[in-house]
Amino acid sequence: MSAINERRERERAHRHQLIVTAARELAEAEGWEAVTTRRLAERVEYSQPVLYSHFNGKDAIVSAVALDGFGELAAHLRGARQAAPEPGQALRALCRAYLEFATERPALYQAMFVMPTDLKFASTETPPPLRAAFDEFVSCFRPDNERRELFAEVTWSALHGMAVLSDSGRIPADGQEERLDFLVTQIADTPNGAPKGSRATTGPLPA
Amino acid sequence: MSAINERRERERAHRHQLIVTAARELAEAEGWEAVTTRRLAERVEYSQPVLYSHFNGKDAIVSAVALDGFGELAAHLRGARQAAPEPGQALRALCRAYLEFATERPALYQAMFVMPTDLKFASTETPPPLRAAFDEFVSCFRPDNERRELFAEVTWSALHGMAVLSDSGRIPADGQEERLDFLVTQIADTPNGAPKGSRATTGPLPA
DNA sequence: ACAGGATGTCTAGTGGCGCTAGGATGTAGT
DNA sequence: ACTACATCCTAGCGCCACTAGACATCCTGT
Repeated sequence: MSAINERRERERAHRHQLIVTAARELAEAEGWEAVTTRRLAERVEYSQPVLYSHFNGKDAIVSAVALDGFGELAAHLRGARQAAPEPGQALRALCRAYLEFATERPALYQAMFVMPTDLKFASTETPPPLRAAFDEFVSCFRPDNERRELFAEVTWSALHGMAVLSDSGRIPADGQEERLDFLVTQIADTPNGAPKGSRATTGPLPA
Repeated sequence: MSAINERRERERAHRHQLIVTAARELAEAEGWEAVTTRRLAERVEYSQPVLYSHFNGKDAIVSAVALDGFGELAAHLRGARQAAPEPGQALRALCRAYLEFATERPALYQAMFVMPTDLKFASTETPPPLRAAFDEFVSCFRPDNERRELFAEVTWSALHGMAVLSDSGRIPADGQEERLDFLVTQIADTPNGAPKGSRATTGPLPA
């Protein structure tokens, strides 16, 4: 009984992941509008109702894909930050990596940031991968800066705006590099043009 | 013949606007997911095919609503800029007005910036109201700054990111004021912490 | 004045969507 | 062997965006 149920549990978990990756692949190949419960069911070779025995609805499937995406984004950002030549370049490397992620996996990015999901942001129920991704931004600012979370939010917002407006053709796609440069320069610089030595509480991590 | 056709043309234009405002009101009252061709047709007291004799499809209706929105946004931004106490405060006033617009008319904002539309951005076919709204941002930077369009794009992107992430609950809604303050401070300040007197080519319009 | 044609509008439908009820099928425990 | 249960599928619901073709209405030329 126990062993049998364990096997069932394993099979169930396996099928769960099968659905999630199928949805993701379909979305990345043809866009989310092509991801219908019918096509998804056909792709995993089950009927539609089994999808609903695993997820509450289509939104929940999108949320699961998004959660996977946050794990990958966090890893991608961490890699970029650690590969930065010096700590002072961490923010720039991170921002570049973020935009890279958004443009190379547009469907995944959409699931994470523009489609409606069940995921809880900025709360105690926030899933760890999501929090980890956000913390990568936070860690680009000095630990003694008590406004670093705010700084991270603004940086993230700006990057998101650039990513999404460029993806939908609302700003030209080919100016991203210059925009990125300008943004990082402005964010990294401490307010009110204080000299370099006095950026103790607000500036980015020093070299 | 001519007079009759003119009357028909007027009636047609009138009905066109009727559809657009009905769509907008419905969206603002119940969200865009409630705007279906059936409900819209019922609301304007015509059958569905009439909608299709005016617009190529639902996207075209959304685009028409968005276009209206750009006109209002441009006016709103211009008003805020002109009401700013001094030119140095124009950017801040503009940004605040932008976020105000986005939070107070979320459905309209969505039509303009997140839903797929037929509108052409940043091209020769860009509708004037759209261009006018963008130019409000551009005009916050010195005319002799040849990168002012780029600056405007980044500012706009950042505000858009803040608006949309806060609207979807991905960043806390109640930190907007502080984020706005930080963003404006960083954008207004010239790169590399140059002293105030030397911001000739990149900084905002001086007081 | 009136027939013929153009114009405009509606009824009724198509195929696809997310989602679900209820029955068939196979497995587990007594 | 038989009951009880879990699993899965067929079939269908009400909705969607969108369209074909019938019908009515109005304008025009004789």
